[in-house]
Amino acid sequence: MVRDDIAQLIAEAIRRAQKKGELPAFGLPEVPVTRARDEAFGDYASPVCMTLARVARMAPIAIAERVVAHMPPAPFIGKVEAAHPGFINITLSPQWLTQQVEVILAEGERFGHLDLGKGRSVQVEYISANPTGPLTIGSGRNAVLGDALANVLAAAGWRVHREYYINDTGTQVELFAASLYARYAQALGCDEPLPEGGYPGNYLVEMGHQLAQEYGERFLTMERGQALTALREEGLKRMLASIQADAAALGIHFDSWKSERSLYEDGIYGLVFNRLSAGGWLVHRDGAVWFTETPHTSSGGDHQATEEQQTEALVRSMQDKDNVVVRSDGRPTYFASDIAYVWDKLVTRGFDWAIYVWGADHQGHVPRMKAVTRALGLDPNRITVILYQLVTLKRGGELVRMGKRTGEIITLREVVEEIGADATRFMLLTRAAESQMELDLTLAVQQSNENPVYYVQYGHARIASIFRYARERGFSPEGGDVSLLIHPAEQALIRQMVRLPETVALCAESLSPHHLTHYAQELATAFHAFYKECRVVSEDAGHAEIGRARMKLVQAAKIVLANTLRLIGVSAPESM
RNA sequence: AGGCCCGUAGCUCAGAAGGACAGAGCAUCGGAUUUCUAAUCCGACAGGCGCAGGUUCAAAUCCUGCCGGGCCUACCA
Repeated sequence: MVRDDIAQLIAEAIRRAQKKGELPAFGLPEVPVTRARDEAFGDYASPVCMTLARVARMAPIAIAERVVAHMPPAPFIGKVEAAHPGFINITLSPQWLTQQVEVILAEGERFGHLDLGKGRSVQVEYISANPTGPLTIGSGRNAVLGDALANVLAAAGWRVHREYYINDTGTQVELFAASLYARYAQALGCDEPLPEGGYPGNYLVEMGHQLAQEYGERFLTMERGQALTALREEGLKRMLASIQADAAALGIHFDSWKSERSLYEDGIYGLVFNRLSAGGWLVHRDGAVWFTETPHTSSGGDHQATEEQQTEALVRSMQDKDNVVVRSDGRPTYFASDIAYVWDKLVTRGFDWAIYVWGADHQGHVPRMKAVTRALGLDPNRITVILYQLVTLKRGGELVRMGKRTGEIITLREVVEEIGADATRFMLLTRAAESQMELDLTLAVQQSNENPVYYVQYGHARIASIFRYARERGFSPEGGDVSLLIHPAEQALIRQMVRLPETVALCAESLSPHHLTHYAQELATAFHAFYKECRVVSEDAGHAEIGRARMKLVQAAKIVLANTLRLIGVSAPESM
């Protein structure tokens, strides 16, 4: 990537200047390179000389001048200048830029791909919403974030595995089954109340009706326990199918759907439990089994009664951090499953890295997961949790309190049907995960045609249209000479195109795919400006040569736009 | 009470891990096209980055305190 190359060149220049005695000897720091703030300063800038002023005991500008004088030549560098108060400004070579068009054409779909991951494997687990109801718009942010992140990591050279974790066991699932039973029975005219804490949502009423229609009284005639199990399985199956369809509507497809229950059936839970137990990480208290972050080794028996109050406070604070793994009634908690699951990810299946995408309401769970990973003898850095702030929903300015358990649900499907998959994805992805976002559905629907996604897609469609027009008239980019592309608008467009790789790197390294949406807009802006300024296809005499070159440019721009949109997970239409 | 996140133009948000005069979209106002899609382009208006200190040659970015908002602090998931 250009940016990294520049940093290396500057470092080399500093070493050369030192060797010549023009700069004093000092340890070389990491050289920061940023995009220049203003075009007038060139493309990239480095403030490194300002940091060096102290160790070099020289004015920053003087250092910069000497560094500039020793910059090794490189094909992509057009101009290097020292600027007050001590910046090194780098302008890309116009000719090198023009050649990038050929590079992009040659790389095609692979342009923007990197090898940061070096083929290591990463599992990205996202959505994983309880299959006790349809996906909500809240899950949508999770979905979009996780999916775009997976795309970005794949482009950055990781072997990516996408997974949905199905919570198909535990209290909530039993409640779901009981709720479904009630709705089913009600559909058949029985006076069966919804269980306490059950799911009041309308979707279960509908499912109850369907089941009543399809199966008649079959589940009523069964023994109740059996009926609950049967309905649970039937309900989960249907719920998952609906979730899968909702995800697919957003263009999301998982490599695998991992069942929580399977962690128990496959013995992973037992294995992990024994391991923790042997390590002294489990304590029994109040009839339950707790995971403790301060292990009780059998040798550590010297709990002498020191300052009593202090010890008591200490023990209490440590106990506060303990978490129940097995309830006093013998049923494991979801935390127990998660412990087995992390083992399954990192050991059984051997992913190098596991990324979880969680809503901010799960933040408290992160330290536990890190601690338990360490307790299992695994490097906690092999798991990363991405927390995103929950979406605050409004409808015409009114706050909507939402939840499957409250029954008030705005489904993802509703929103996708209303404003479309592309607009939904783009909208949910433009903001950084840690930023709270407020979504007024009324406004979102009203303004969906102002969604920036269309601006970007329009760029792609416009290029497609240029080619249709060109084809009709028998023009082709064949033999175009890209070195002619020196118009400011052409150069500006190429500059943006060339930035895709470093944008991918930025997104991958910071695990923040939202930068891509901003990049996409800047790229589209450069294209639209070019389109206005520069005619591509023309029958004018004397235009043929530049026309062919511009067709190549526009073809390359189309590739970059398409690649960017693919990473975001949005379609790149041929016409709009 | 404690913990995590956020507070940047009228609105919704970026701001590349401390750097050069603070950015975009929307909204408002004013311009542009006899030619490849006007879902376009150009321009204007508009904030000094919640407040107060501190660190630094340099702070929207780091530290402290305060204010405001969201979330969390279950033998729910």
